[in-house]
Amino acid sequence: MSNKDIARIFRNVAAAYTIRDEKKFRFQIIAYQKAADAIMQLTTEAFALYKDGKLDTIPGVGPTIKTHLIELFTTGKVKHFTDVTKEVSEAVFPLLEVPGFGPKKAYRLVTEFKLKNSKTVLSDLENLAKKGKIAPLVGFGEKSQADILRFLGEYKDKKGKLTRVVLPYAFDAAEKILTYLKKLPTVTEAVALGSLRRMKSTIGDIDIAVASNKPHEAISYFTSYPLKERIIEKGDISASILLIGGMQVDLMVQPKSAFGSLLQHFTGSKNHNIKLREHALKLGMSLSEKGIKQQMVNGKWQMVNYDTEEKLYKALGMTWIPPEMREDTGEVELAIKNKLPKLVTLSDIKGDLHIHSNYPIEPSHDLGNNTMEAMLKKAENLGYEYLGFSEHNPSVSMHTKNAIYSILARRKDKIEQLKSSNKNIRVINLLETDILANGDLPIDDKCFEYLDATLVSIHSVLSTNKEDMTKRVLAGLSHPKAKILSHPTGRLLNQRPGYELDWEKIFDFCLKHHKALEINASPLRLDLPDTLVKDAIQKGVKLVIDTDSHDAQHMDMMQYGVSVARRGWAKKSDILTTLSYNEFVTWLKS
DNA sequence: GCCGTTTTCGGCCCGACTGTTTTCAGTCG
Repeated sequence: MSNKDIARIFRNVAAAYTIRDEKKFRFQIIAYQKAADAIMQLTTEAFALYKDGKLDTIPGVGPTIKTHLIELFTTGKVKHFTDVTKEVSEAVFPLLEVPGFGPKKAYRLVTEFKLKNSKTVLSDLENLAKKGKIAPLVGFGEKSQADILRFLGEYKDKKGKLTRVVLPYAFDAAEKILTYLKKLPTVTEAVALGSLRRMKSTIGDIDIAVASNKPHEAISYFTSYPLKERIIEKGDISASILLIGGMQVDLMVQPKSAFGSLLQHFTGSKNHNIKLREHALKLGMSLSEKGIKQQMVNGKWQMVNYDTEEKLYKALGMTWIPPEMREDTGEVELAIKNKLPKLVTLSDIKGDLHIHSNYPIEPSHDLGNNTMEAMLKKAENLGYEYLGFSEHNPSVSMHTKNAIYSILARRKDKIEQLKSSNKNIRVINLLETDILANGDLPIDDKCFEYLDATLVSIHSVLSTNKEDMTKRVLAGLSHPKAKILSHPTGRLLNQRPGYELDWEKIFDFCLKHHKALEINASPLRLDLPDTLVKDAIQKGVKLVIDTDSHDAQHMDMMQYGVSVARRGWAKKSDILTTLSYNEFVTWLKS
């Protein structure tokens, strides 16, 4: 029973409550949805928390849901959930995944046509719509029948928010639209917000805020965007389009005087906004994207506008919160107390330790594209104080031991020469060494004499179970020269989830033996994930941020790694590559 | 059903848009 399975069960329970009596069960519905969100955000399996007796550490899980979870883990089902959902055909639930369908519409159609089969319900409904059977129903019509056909079609094609893209792709799409929007003279500001501004690892849609005193003009112009496939909706102050390629773009307009409110609202997250609005209520105010409604001395309500976010947060009695923190994981409470951490920034970074040059090391994996000199030049341009070369270790199957010694010796000479010829930047002699399936490193102790230290990482036999993988990683990290665990979860965004590790054990080991975890800044990895960054630094584990560059251009990706650190609330002091060269090298030898 | 810098009881975000409606329900974020 995975966290995803549990979250789905909770969402289905919420939907069943909605169908039965939305008003009566209003707060149960919210409770189950919140619990589902929280479980999806966990960095450990809920089942592991159950075994450790720590279920009540999950936010949104109180005594009742905890009891249900225990029943779920011990018996595989929950009587209460069966009771709640028993009058709802199981054919309802797959429809809830389709945008445009909520519990009411799904239930109405499934009941009307007596659909029973959850495996065929999507195609069953599609056929009914094609035959014109939906339009005659009370409350439906030709238009909604056509909408249903389109919803189902786009769901099959995974268009809109169903496909999440990595950050650079979303930034590129957003930049094009922003450039287009700024050509309209009455648009005084156009900014990309939402999960893009919060720098989430993947992006489901692009949210854009526009400042203009002529909202109709901005909306018409936006909905005429040449790269759109179709207009999803178009109203007085907001609109959505679907781009060719499948991404959805939402746009909202406010006058410049209320732009701060709009920035805040559209940046989200949803749960952060709810927390702010609940806080506003306690202060006798009502917060929305238009401003704050406040009760005046004469008893009348008045809308107060905010042109900047800083003023808005101040009006709510708190300090401005960096977008990366706005996930309702405690940031609002800290902002009220003026105790937000000072997050690490890109300009704090003094070096990059995971660089693959094209030096002919005859590696087990891929080489980089550029010379060591070119990579150093780039590092200098970025203003770094030091750069660590960490090509993959020489392939063991293709070389004798002596051949490997001589490759590493030659490489050391090369790096020594670079060290003496480069006055503006310090060079560190590293390697990215595989951790083999049995936990051994593929190269022997003599090899490490040619290195300052090494990164270690997993590249093979990824389907190992959590316990064995943890042992394997710890075995690899235990070599005195192994200082950094690179791309620790092995995930590839949108491709594979990564292997499971016992993070408590990994964190403890890192603390005790002076090892660091890498935040790999490659936008396809972003690994360590933000949620684990937060856990790690809470434990006091040190991190480094590396780009894993195979090309000089990749070194610009550092910003994505920094954003992951910021999403994990990392301060400058949590990141070792903010240290000066001398301080860092001292740690490397610790 | 959860939760606490007014509370262990009494709260629980707010507004936009669409389609099918003559005033609103459903969905979305």
